[in-house]
Amino acid sequence: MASNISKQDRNQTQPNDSTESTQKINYAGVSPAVVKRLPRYFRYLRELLRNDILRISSGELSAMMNVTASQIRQDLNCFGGFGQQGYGYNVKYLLGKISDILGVSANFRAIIVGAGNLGQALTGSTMFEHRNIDLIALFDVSPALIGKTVGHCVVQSIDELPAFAAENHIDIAILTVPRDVAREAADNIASLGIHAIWNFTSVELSELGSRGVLVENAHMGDSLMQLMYKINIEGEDRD
Amino acid sequence: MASNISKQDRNQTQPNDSTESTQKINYAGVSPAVVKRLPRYFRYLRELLRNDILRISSGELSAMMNVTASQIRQDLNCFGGFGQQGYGYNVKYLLGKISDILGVSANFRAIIVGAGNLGQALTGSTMFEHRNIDLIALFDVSPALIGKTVGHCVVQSIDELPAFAAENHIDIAILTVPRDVAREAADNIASLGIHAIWNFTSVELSELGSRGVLVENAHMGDSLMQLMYKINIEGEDRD
DNA sequence: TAGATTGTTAATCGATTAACAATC
DNA sequence: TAGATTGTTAATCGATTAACAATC
Repeated sequence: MASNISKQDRNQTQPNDSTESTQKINYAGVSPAVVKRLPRYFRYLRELLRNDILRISSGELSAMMNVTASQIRQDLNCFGGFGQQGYGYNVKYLLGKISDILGVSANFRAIIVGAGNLGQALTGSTMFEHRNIDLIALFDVSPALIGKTVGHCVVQSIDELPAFAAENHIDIAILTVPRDVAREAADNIASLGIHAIWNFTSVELSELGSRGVLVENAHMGDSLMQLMYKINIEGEDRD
Repeated sequence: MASNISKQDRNQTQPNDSTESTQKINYAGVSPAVVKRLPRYFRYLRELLRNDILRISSGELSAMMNVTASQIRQDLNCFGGFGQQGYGYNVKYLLGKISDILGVSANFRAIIVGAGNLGQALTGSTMFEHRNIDLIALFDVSPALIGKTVGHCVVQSIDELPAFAAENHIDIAILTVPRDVAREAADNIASLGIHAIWNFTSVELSELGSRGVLVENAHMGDSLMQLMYKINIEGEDRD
């Protein structure tokens, strides 16, 4: 039927769909530099879709993101051929692929350990729903917080965590406790068989790697210091 | 007098103190890769000092930090010779130097724009005093928040910001508003002559660079996604 | 078909590591 | 002085960019 397929529609037939399913990707072989850029692609593609832009070329995206078109094509090709020669990339399709790669489709379940200011602030953020993460519980030691409703969870006593972990699969523990109890809390989390910690404390937890726990540090202070450095050198640098 | 100077004391005489003051460092020439690692040195050195360790060699530090000793020496040497052959580095002195480089000694003054959950949580954090940053005011639009005491500040109406900025020097504006008002708020901040924004929104503000505003993104979601990626590939990767 | 833009290889660039002479 | 460890140069490695043939 449809003989004059417009470029806008052409992309409904997805590129390389035949080879994709057969060709296994070596994710571990993807360079850390590439992985670090993926969330940024995710953000930009989501923004494009918000603005109803359905198609984009590496050249256009490169102008938006201030990176080279070459890098974009190279990066995406680590995971498969998501584009189409002469056409570019279908935004919706590409966003879907990147979402898959980043585990957005995996429907992870997370808990927050430490329901203080930061824990509560995170609970209120849209970050988790945007990434298909279910925030299923909050834990704290403070009697003043236990029982309090935060978002659509009720803060539970940390003593209930072992039983809770036994009954519920937890993919990610978000660690937002004070630094002096951070290591102890992290140890407990690891003992319960939770395999990933998103660490907001300034305590180094990388040693948990040997126990099979993935640790990702939020280290907001490091980001702040990068900014401080830039402010600082503006004055000092005179060449 | 003191003829048998112990190694512990020897470092009181600081290395290269003569050349240091004369030799100008080209901060802009320091590679971004090095700059990104500085906050991590800051953290480790602070921790060493906490544990009363006054002296460290690049070899020891390398074992702690899981980087090569070569990289540590190379990184530090971008800013000057902070060590002493045959001895290593004086922790206190080195921490001081890195603090200077990172602007910890510059006594920056910051405000928070957006006194919601995240803004309030940040106010409560020790991050700022640890870095000698004075948090001098919080602003918000919400009548429910204006007048509320958070930390040792009272939330002010955003309408008062222009007058406040005219009377007080502000080094950093911390942007913790909802995404739909982020660009507008950032524009206002820039118009007031504030030269640095620490951006917690997912909105891209890099275009403010052309107006002389330094923007550093906290992008917590990107950190979360790195973790999600790692969890995700653990299952998928079979080579 | 002609035009556009990808996927991919080869060339360049920058960052990391190794090695060692300088020196405390 | 001998031992240790830095500062620094040279070698290696990895990441980015340029170029272009493949192809939609």
